Amino acid sequence: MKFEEAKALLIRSWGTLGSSWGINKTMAQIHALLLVSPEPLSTEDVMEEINISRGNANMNLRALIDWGLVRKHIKPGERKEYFYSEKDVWEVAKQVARERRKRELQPVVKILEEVQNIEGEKTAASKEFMRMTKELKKYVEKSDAMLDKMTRIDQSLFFKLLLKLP
Amino acid sequence: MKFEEAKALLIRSWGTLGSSWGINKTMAQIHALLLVSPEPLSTEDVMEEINISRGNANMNLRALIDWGLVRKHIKPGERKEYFYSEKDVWEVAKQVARERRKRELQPVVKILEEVQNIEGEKTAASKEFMRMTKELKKYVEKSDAMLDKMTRIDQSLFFKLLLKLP
DNA sequence: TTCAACTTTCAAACATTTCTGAAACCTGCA
DNA sequence: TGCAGGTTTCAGAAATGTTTGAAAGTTGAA
Repeated sequence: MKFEEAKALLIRSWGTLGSSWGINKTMAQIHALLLVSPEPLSTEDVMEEINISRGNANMNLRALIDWGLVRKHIKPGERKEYFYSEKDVWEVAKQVARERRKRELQPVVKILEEVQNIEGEKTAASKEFMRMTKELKKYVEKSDAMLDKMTRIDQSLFFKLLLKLP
Repeated sequence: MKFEEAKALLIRSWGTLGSSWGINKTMAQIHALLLVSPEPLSTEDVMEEINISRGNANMNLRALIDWGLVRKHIKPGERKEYFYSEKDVWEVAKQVARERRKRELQPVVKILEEVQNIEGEKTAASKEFMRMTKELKKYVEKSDAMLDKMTRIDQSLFFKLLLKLP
């Protein structure tokens, strides 16, 4: 396989994968492109590498910045903005974990709390409902706490922990 | 809040959340409904509880069975099929982890491997590409291995591990 | 067999999400 | 101040994903 083919394949696949992760395809593709680019790229570079419109490129670059995965980079003397992504994979992983925790776990804890104050009748159904939602909350909170810790430790500690797993 | 309201709220929210997890809304709603129902429900029960068509109910129930989250339940003497979901939250979590590992991580490892045999030219770009994809593969494989272990241990061990996290 | 009770399938309708491209907007400098 | 080089916005178009409902399929009992 030639380099350009490999790159195209990676970008395409990363995009497909992103979709099944609830991340939009273009955003994932741009991320893949920036991940493997040694130099920061301009909006135009991104547009032509993955064949998308200016508007689309702009919106998804902003979304990536919002996720903390990409940064603007200004070249002295130039007006154009360039973009580069964090290259340390462990940092990327931590950032993704932080973001998903904020966007996915925290809202669910809130709902599970709300849904907990039921007034009145104690039918079998309502008892099971209470039991189940309490139980769910317990686990969601534990996972949340675990992710929180993970996003604070460093890579080598993470690898050591893995070794300790039974 | 009355029980029925709370239940409706939970089902609605679980559905919304599912979408952002790349799981279809109805599937997540049916799962929530079955999770909190002490008794197995029939297709008709599901249809009217969340107001969907027979076809939709059927397809998503099958998808849930496919994910290993829901089982068919036959009541003796009845022709109708009933459905119930695993109630042990730790088992549910493990099953979800297993499934996502299979559906999301394993395909990416495959791509990262494929993309690795680049022939010819050693430009800065192709070197960075190789470095990055190797690095990504390392992390994806570590995460995969971690999930694999997690899906084998039991709840109490999991909780003990959490306590050990720095 | 045949029938009734049920489940499954799938093309078409519908809903939601994403993308485009042109216009509006910003900003530093001649 | 006007303008060139750039970014951002957003309404409508396109693509994608979901749902419906009716017809076809299955199954066990008489």
